[in-house]
Amino acid sequence: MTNNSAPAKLTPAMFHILLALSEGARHGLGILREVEQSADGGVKLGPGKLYWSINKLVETGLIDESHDRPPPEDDDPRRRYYSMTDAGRAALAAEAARLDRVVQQVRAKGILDPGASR
Amino acid sequence: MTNNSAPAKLTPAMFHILLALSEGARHGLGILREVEQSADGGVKLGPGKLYWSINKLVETGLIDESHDRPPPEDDDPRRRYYSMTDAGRAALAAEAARLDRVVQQVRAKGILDPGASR
DNA sequence: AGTAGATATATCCGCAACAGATATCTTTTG
DNA sequence: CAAAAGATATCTGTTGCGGATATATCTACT
Repeated sequence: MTNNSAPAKLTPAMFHILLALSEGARHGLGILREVEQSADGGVKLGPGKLYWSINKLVETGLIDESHDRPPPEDDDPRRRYYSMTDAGRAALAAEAARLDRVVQQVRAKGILDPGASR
Repeated sequence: MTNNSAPAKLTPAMFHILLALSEGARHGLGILREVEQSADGGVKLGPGKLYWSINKLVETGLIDESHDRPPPEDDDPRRRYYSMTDAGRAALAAEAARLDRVVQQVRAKGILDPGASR
């Protein structure tokens, strides 16, 4: 049983992987590209960290391997697709909320320019 | 020369230490208490991480030891006070801005409840 | 068909960061 | 004075990172 009732502490890499999966299943290198864009330089994901993090996320039940695949003409059998579980979505939301509170603190101290919330 | 023209990558612990110093100089255990509150469970700072991080921050020029101390009646000569440098303030602001952008992304995907900005 | 290059997963290794225990010294308190 | 609390500092084992390398498969090209 991959049980984990505890809040499941996320590393920044794991956080961004979850975010990359938020709009549907992706395979390893697909996640890599997605994170590349969205992470804004904050995390640089190489193959090592990628597959290591994926394993951890599977072990803790935040993602799982998804067996519905794209239509055969643009599929590649080597790929392994992953998708976020409900627990994963909850963990992502919780961590984002925490980050948001932290950013509010910085803003409240006048350190962040107020216009930064595009 | 403690030069560091590069953006100075911050660990979460370092980020929170900088935040703790944003309203003035603090000594080691003072920072510890401050972070305890503000980090919202996101970082748990023990002595090891604390002094290790402080050293790194000094080495990279983001904080420095401050020699103006509280009035002698509530001072403790064992304490070492640190304060944020301009570079430190800049690094804090930059990282907070990045986190803010990330949070915006999560919010844009409807994962974070919209009311969560306080 | 045959080769070359791109795609994909996976592992290995050394270093950075974390987590907590312990050490040492000083100040405050009983 | 002795005991406890406060403060800095270090040491040890584990986890996470960063990048190099391995291996297999698919795609494109001539």
